[in-house]
Amino acid sequence: MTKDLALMNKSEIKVIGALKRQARFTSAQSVYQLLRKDGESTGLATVYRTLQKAAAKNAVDVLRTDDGEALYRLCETGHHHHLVCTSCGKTIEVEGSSVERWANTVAKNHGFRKVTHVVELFGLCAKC
Amino acid sequence: MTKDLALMNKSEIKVIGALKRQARFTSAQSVYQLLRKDGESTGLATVYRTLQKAAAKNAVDVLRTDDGEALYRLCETGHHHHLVCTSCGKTIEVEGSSVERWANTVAKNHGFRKVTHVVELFGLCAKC
DNA sequence: TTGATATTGATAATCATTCTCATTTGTGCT
DNA sequence: AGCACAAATGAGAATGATTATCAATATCAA
Ligand SMILES: [Mn+2]
Ligand SMILES: [Mn+2]
Ligand SMILES: [Zn+2]
Ligand SMILES: [Zn+2]
Repeated sequence: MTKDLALMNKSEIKVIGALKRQARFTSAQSVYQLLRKDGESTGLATVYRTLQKAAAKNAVDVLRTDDGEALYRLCETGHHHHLVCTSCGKTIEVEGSSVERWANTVAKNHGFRKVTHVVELFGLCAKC
Repeated sequence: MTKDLALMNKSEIKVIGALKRQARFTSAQSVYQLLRKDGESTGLATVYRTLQKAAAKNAVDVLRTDDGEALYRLCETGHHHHLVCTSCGKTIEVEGSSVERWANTVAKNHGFRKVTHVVELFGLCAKC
């Protein structure tokens, strides 16, 4: 679900392009290193700016490590959640329609509006 | 579900005690300030150590702000999730048995073991 | 009391993220 | 092309939460 290349500026093409090559959630710092290894001159600030803008418009997904570092991932489908291997980082995108319903019901029951939810699953994959 | 006072050392009594007085999720830095205002000499490192140890044993719940800061809260019941007002911080503890089942099923279907989940709801409470 | 051990607080160090700002690049217009 | 002006960029400094150090204290059993 990557935005059309024509709609991306050069930085977005480089940063999001690098992210696309990663199968797992990746930090801004890592993306920066990857670009540098590829000989790109992209600055760290630009990496942060680009990833955060993309995250704001839900073009990439974000999650936080236990110590608070932001990790980004370019995902295929629209709204979904993740099942992440805590050992190798393997990530599976999962549907959660039953969770969506539950979240909305709970929120409504308590009079909350404009509800969002954070739902992520972690564990050890079959190989690990 | 606070641990018996007799089982806590002095630092735990002070730090967890201060946290107990807060209705909403609170940062380590804030807890430190609160203690100082009360005239306590507790050090910042001790606040971090105590909160993290408590979180490790699930004695307190943790969540992360959008910019990665860790927030702690002393909760009443055992395993549960939260519905948090993004404006005033009001927090409601919610049950999620249907979510628990969903999480386990999804994990099993993909061959994952030792699965944990992060499930938090955010929105605007009735007053805000 | 004493010596081993665990805890503590002050302080320095880390490090991801944000901020600043001079420079470069893109864009519309002539 | 040449020009004015806005947006994007990168280098480096600044920020701020979290961690690491370490000397000073508190604990406690013998
Ligand atoms: Mn969902
Ligand atoms: Mn649960
Ligand atoms: Zn794995
Ligand atoms: Zn509210």
